[in-house]
Amino acid sequence: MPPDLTAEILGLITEEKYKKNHILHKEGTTCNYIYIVKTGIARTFYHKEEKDISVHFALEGDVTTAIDSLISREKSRYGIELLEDCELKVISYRELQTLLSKYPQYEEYIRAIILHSYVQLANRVEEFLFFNAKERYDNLIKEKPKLLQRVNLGHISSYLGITQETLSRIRKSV
Amino acid sequence: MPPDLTAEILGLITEEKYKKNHILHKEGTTCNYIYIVKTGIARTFYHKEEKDISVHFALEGDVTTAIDSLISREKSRYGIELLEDCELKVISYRELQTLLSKYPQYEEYIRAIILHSYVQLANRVEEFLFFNAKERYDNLIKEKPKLLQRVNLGHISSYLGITQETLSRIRKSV
DNA sequence: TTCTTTTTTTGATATATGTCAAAAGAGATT
DNA sequence: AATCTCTTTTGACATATATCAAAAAAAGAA
Repeated sequence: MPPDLTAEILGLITEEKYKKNHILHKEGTTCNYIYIVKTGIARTFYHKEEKDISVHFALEGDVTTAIDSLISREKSRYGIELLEDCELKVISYRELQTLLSKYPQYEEYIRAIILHSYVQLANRVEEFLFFNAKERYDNLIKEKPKLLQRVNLGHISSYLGITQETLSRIRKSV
Repeated sequence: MPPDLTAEILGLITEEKYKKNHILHKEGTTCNYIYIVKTGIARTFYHKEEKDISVHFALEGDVTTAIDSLISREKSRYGIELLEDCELKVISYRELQTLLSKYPQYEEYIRAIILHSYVQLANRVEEFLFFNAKERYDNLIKEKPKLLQRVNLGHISSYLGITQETLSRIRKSV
């Protein structure tokens, strides 16, 4: 972030606490906030054909938001729920944008955020093209080693695109 | 696009013709152009582990560019080659941006383009989560019915994440 | 046309993953 | 401790897809 803006931006950030199972963002609504997880886990998901599909897990230090809505300013297909009690830092996207639009460097920071999401998604496609279930699992725990102890298998298997039974067998075989 | 800008934007567009096998954009270089295919086919691909992976096919009327580089302004992991002789409309991203940045509405149009790429990619992840090879194939030919007659199986199978043999069998079974 | 190269198809077999049903385990509640 | 609920594991079997090798077909070049 532009150093001269740091103080102003910090002023926009609030801290909030929520209990496990709290819905941070409701599916089908417009998202106006960016969240940074201080403690706990937030899970981004959506529904399709009765199934609940996990698309992202935000652990300590991770940023989360309904990215599609943040870009489009329209309703999101994603929901975000807390899997543990959480402490979050929250920033209003609207206020952030108002602040940043005063400054010419604004554009590149927003862009970097969007690019990051894009690259992440491209990597996810690549995972399906190149790796089998076991390898995708290994990649996931390498990236987020604590995930497995803290999130149930059903959530993780939907993220990996496999059944819970297969995930259970993979995990055992390690 | 903002209607009042149309004339100015049209002034930036040039028409170019290239032969089959021409490299429109070289892997690992920064991309400065957006292409619209008038006739022919352009294939976006990248290399991984010796393999050539197709990520996008642009047919008549489709837009193509090395999207990662366009967002980041850095070198792209993608290359774009022509699978047939092509007539293209070409616009310099730099010039477009200079023009658009004079106008306040600028932001939302650029954003819409980026969002579109993002949503496309999210759909592609979803394809792997929900659909088997046959279904992914059906979705592809529904979207681009002429693709199969014009692009060889190897390119299409790498896009679908299956082997060429499997694609051949799927196609036969229809 | 004929020859050569590239692409597509076919067959046999192996492996990965899904499905369904049931059992085992863990945590919460009484 | 006993019960209830939710999650995870296990087993048997079915299906999808990969792999390797070879044949057939199509496309391009001479």
